Amino acid sequence: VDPQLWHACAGSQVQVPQVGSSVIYFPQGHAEHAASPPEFPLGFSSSTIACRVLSVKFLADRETDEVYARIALHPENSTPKPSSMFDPPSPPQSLNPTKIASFAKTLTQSDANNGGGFSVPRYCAETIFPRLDYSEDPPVQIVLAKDVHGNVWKFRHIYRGTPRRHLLTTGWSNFVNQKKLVAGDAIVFLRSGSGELCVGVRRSTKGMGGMDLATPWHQLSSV
Amino acid sequence: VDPQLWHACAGSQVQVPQVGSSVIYFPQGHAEHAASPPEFPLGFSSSTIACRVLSVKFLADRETDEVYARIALHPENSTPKPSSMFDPPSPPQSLNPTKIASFAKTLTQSDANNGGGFSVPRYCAETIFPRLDYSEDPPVQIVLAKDVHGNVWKFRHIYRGTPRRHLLTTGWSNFVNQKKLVAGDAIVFLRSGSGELCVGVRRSTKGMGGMDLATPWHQLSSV
DNA sequence: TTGTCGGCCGATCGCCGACAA
DNA sequence: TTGTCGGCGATCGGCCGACAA
Repeated sequence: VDPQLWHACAGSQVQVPQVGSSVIYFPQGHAEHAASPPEFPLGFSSSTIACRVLSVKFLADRETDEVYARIALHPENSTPKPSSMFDPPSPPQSLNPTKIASFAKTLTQSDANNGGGFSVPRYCAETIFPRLDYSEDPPVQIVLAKDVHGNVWKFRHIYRGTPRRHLLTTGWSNFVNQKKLVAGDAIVFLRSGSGELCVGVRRSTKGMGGMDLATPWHQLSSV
Repeated sequence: VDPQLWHACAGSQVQVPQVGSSVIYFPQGHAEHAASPPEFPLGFSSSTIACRVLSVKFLADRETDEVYARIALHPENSTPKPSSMFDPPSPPQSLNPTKIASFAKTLTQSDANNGGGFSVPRYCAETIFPRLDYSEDPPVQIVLAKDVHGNVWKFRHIYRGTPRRHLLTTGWSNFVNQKKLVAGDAIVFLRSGSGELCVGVRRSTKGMGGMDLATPWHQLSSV
């Protein structure tokens, strides 16, 4: 997976350590997520393990497009630091000195509703999408966007309505269905260095803390 | 899976040995089908192994509904018979002294075509399905049928047209889509001892030996 | 600026009898 | 008896501007 698109999908909160840097590995957190908790040999039972990053792979789930990283670690024989000591994360990778244009939008009901299109925020259309020919009436174009797997998706991009707004129509509902997107999920558009348009997905955390997206807040009775 | 429905889906060609009976196990055939060929310990390298049947489980694939059996064997310490000697299969299970009414039909193009219904052979409608009230005009009823997983499917059964014929309409195309049936696959209806209607699926062998089901034979040019 | 709605039009679904194999 | 076809009515998908938040 292209690291730029990967980071755009993961969000700015997510930082990945550089290869060769030192990190502290928390086996407890790993074990809690593993299906079959690993048994650590004696000497590994300390709550933290100082490690060096051997390799980092940027990956995406084949089914859900969710991005994740596989990080190979090797323990260092230095004495483990006390766990109460805070270890600042390695400085984020500044591989991309050129700022990459990207834009994320959380899908509204209307975006996710079947039979609807996608309302493109003006900023996204003007800075990420290929430039429209505004001399047409209405201005229309076909935009192609690559997802994390390299698959290309085709959308009809039109600028219409009163007042004028940018919309994705034909091709959008197919994308929503194939990716199984629902209101609350986010979509990421990104223009790579080579000028190529990419599209990613960031799924909402399950249940959104019980938030009911089907009912507008102003229709909720105060309890 | 209900053994009656299992046998109806498997077809009359398929016989399963009884628990406790003696069979000859052909490791070669097993190994050829296994993803990772098992390595037999020394002493098991003979081409046939006399075994006793410990248990038989009637199962169905969760995805395709295809039926199969898991048979547990234990080798007997009698000397293996020479492989050239033919071993007649154990007599088929006669657990069901009461003859079970069942009917299988290979799906035609019209049956499998989207937007179509299912043409029910008269014999099937009259002996397997619940009796229609022929005083209605046209006679209609809702029939419920359980598949191998115990899921219930709902069909509208109507007797109409000139000349009159039995059809499944509403509910049929949903069934075809969910089960991913195509022309050439077969469907099995069965009335269990308790009077319950069951439905099973028998998929056509892949490609049907290259038979082109899309072209009627009378449209084929002789070569 | 953009989220939601109702209108509307075309495509598809699916039920039907006619007809013939 | 039953497989295939064309028809046609109902439903649905999906594009649109109006309107308001």
